[in-house]
Amino acid sequence: MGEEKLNDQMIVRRQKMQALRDKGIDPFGHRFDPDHDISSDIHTKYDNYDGDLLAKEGNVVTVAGRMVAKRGSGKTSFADLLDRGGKIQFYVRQDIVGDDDYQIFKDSDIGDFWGITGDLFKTRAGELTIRAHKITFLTKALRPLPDKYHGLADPELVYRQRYLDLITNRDSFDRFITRTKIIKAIRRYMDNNHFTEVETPILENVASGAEARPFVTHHNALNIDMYLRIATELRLKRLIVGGMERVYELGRVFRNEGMDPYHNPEFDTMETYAAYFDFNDVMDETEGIFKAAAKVVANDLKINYHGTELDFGKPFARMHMVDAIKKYTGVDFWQKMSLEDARKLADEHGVEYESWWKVGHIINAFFETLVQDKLQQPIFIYGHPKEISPLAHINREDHRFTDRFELYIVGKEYANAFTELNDPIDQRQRFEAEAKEHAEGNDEYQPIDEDFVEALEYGMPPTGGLGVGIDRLVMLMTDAKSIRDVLFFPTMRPKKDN
RNA sequence: GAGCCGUUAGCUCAGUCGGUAGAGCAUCUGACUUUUAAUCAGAGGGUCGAGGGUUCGAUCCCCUCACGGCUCACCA
Repeated sequence: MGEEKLNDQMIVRRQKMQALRDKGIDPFGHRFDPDHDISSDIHTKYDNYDGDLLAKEGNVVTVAGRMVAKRGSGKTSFADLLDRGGKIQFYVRQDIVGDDDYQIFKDSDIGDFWGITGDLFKTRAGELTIRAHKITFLTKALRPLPDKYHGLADPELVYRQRYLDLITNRDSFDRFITRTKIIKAIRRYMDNNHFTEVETPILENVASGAEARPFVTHHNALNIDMYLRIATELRLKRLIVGGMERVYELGRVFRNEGMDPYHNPEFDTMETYAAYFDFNDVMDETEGIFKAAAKVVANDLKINYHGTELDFGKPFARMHMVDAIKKYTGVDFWQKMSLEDARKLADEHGVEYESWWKVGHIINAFFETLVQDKLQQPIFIYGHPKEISPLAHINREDHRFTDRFELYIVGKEYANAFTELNDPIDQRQRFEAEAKEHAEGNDEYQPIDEDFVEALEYGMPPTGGLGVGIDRLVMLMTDAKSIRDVLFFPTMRPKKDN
């Protein structure tokens, strides 16, 4: 930015700042002690009082916040003070605060911070209001706030200057508060189920555990390139080998891929691993997590997402992927079939496929293109083909499929889980098959993590694992249109001077 | 990465079939001792995203670029 160009309003505010200094008032003031609660507590306590009772009790409160609206009329003024609890109106009279302080108030701008002490009363319109006895100037705002009525609307400014969005758009402010509450509720659920929260490296030598391109960075002292993690999976499984039995990590991962309303290069996942669980146990666990998150927003666990009512109160449906395909398309992949058979079916149903795909890839494509969008209410789809599930345990009855599931809601995936593969020899073969796929054209593959295979060779107990996209879960629960609306500072191109 | 759309005052938006721009809020001056998108009277504020082209003349038409949004493709 550099030296800014001052517009008329910025010049006036700087002059007012100097005028305050000339009066011995620090325009960027000091500690203030709101001895009372925040505005929302005052509303909770006194909104139901009638005017007479308030007058009789003469309750005195002290609050601090940003003045976001000002309605002056001669020798009295009303204004709105914004703190983290919301807004509360205050009332300043020249005959109460005195000529000097009243003039300072008249000269103050929307955006300035004030400390207010006064008694509570109700206006004619019935609004709970603080009649100021003492006003304390706390901080000058040198720039004007966005339009008080429309708020900040330009999406670019909303994301780049989130602080302005938070000041003027209360829905946005509240959504971020809800985000934190949801994450706390999820942690509480995991803790109550005897999972240990852990932290594993973000800087990795091998970016594995998912199929995604990593961000590359450089460590100077070691003179090696390192990768930002794309998943926490293989680290957490090592902790299962180490005997921690139930672990989870909720944190940031990074994927060097495109951006759109559902993808940001950095985002939060929660992965959980529990020894001796199979994927059915993990379904129960997942259901508990989503119910706990929904409870934060709605006591009856009914969530409205873009006009669709989602009921998280009922038990979530559970359906095999092949059955789901059969239900929605009539195609039966339970039958033994060759690659040629599968390709023929794909051609008949307009499902596109790559030359290197096996039958399992085509089954998955059927699901993704013809079934997925139709799944509105929470449903677990399980039994993914082995070819697309390199870290999942093979199903005992049918070796074409794995003990894996994904949770689908409003046509989108919200969780991915499986009974973990703990056979190191099988694991190595699957890594090698992935590497071969890469050579054949799949450019997102998992590099062979030798150290992880070695860990498995020491023995990992049967384990159920789960991954949840936290941002998408928050979007769902807060009816957000874009992932950028649940991230304070979504990734943006740097703004160049033009 | 491709297609479509957007960028005008601090903010939210109009507008000019090509003749260098308006409103509301905000700001400034004045009035007003219960307002609440306060009201009333007056005033100031813009290299119309950047660069180039066509033209007597471009904020408007054309080209390039920057940033953003949406859709599609890939991914969670």
